[in-house]
Amino acid sequence: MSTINAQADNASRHAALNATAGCVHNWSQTLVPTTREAPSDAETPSHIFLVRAGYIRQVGAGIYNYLPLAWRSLKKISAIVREEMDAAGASEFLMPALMPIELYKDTKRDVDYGNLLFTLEDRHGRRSALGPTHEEVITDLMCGAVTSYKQFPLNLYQIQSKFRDEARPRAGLLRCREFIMKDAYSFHLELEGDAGLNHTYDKMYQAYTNIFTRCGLDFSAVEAEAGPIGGSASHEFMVNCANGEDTILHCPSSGYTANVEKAEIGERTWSFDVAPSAEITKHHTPNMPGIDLVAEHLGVQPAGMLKSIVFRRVGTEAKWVVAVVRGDHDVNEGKVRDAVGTAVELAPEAEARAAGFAIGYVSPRTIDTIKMTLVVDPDALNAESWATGADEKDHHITGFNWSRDMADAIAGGKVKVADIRNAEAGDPSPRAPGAFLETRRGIEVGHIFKLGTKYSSAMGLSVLNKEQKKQDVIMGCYGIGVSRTLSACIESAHDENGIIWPLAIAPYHAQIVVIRPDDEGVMDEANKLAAELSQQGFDVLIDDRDDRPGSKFKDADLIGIPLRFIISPKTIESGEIEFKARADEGKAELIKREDAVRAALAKCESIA
RNA sequence: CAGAGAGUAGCUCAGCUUGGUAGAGCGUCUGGUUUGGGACCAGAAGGUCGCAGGUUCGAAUCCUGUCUCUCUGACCA
Repeated sequence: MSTINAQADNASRHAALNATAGCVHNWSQTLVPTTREAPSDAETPSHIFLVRAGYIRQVGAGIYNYLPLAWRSLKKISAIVREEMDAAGASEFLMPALMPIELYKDTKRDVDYGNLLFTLEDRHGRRSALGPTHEEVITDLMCGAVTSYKQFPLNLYQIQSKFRDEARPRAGLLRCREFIMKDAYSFHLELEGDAGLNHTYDKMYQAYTNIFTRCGLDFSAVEAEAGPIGGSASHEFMVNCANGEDTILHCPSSGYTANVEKAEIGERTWSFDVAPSAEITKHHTPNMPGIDLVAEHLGVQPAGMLKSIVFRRVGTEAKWVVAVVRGDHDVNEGKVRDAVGTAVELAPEAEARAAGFAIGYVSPRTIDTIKMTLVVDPDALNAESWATGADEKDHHITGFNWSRDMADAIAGGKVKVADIRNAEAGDPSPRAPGAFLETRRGIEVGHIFKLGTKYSSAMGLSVLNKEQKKQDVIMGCYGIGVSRTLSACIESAHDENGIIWPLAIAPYHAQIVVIRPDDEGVMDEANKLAAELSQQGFDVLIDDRDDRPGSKFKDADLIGIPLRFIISPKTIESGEIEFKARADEGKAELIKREDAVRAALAKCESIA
């Protein structure tokens, strides 16, 4: 963990506190519109609490106001990101959010990104885009700004609002159309060595580990698919949380961790040579979309069926690919791509029908009538008898047997066996023989990629190297969803009463709940304590509202400030003060007034 | 994009079937009484019922169109 520039006399101060004096704010002078009820459409905890606790208000679908509390937390996350990025040798700068659409032409991302790209037209009829990421802008910038190999390596980053026209924004800040992101781009002429991509990639991996650790998050770094952004290697940083959107596979024995798109499956035994146990029988199965319905009708389990998915190779001649998996498994497009050696996409239904595929009723036997590549998952081979499509509308068959019914194709080497499905809990580990994969859920908050020369070659970013040869620049890119990190943190750290912030990214470190602020001396005492805490680097929120104690306690739980003091006429009378951590169960404890700051400092050590 | 649902007060919702000029709770404001886990009493403010057409003597309510938002799925650095 990197250190903050601490003053000499505060060398032991907790890293989550300010190095210099913290701020003191009064609740009555800021905007924290808490509500008793959440909007009815809020369903996930982070969405409910962000709204109820007065952090965000919705403006449109996937577009939110960040109110003062949220903005303070976002700034703290950003500050940690900046410190770690700077410490890792990256330089902050800022690109525009708005850019001419032409920038996306060379890389074809205006098409590849599709409707996800926000576009608009200005008064002159020019089309522009709101940046979803900035590979093109920075590559274009580098084309003109970097002239010599001696300027590499470079790593530049920005923190900025990003725009994606998500088909379905959801869950508050978790999936927005406008969101805050840190994106970094690195440039190299080689992979290895101190100046190479791999070195920077490793530094970013470490910086991300530092960032999410300092944010107080429970997270995993997982191997990931590069996706449409392209590139050769990538890792995702996922906040572990039970209701996360993404599935992670984990091998407890080897520590192998990958997301479901990437996760490999260990060795599985399989054979074509299984004696048939039944004749092929045709069944009429009309109006049964989905494996489950057909299986039920045929009286078999989904695991007793074969699922045949028709893909089309992207941009080549021999175009059809049929991927066969067991009925209860899901085909993994990336693995199919790797198995057949070219990019594939789900075949458009109309075209596949025109080519002779009985979509919805396709079986491996289609290979007898249509020229195609057949890829089969090992788990789709071993049974004596399978139920599958009849290659004819509204019909399925039972009794299919690979060795008997596909003998010619197998003998001709036309049946390729490969791991082409999503891994599941219980699958053999790819790294530790005898071990089995487990699943977890997570929310992606960071992603690092080795891009290679995808963008530089498409946009002509090249320089003369030492040997005076023109060379495409090798790139990496590194993203962090700043606003998503805020909500992911709440997803994993809350109780039924509200948010429980880690010290490092809480909007304030400490809150002083003032009971009877109108009573003589109580506010004075609160201000005095706030000043003392502030001197020690605490950011302090004083709840000075003239409200009943019950409401103030409820609101305090809701907004989730880590440390809480309670001052009332009673505590002043006895020379004491009440103190508790938000994460602690039960009531606050009474401590001596003069011990207040010391108690707060000590608590920082135990909770953060 | 497919399927489903919802737009009435700051928030949660009722009213719509069976048309007659709009309600409750919470919140807000005033006064009073209160003050340790979302108090109480009295009073007040606040809505051209998403928008546009249509039917009708009369539309929140019926019809048509349209916009917006949400959920499930597909999609997704």
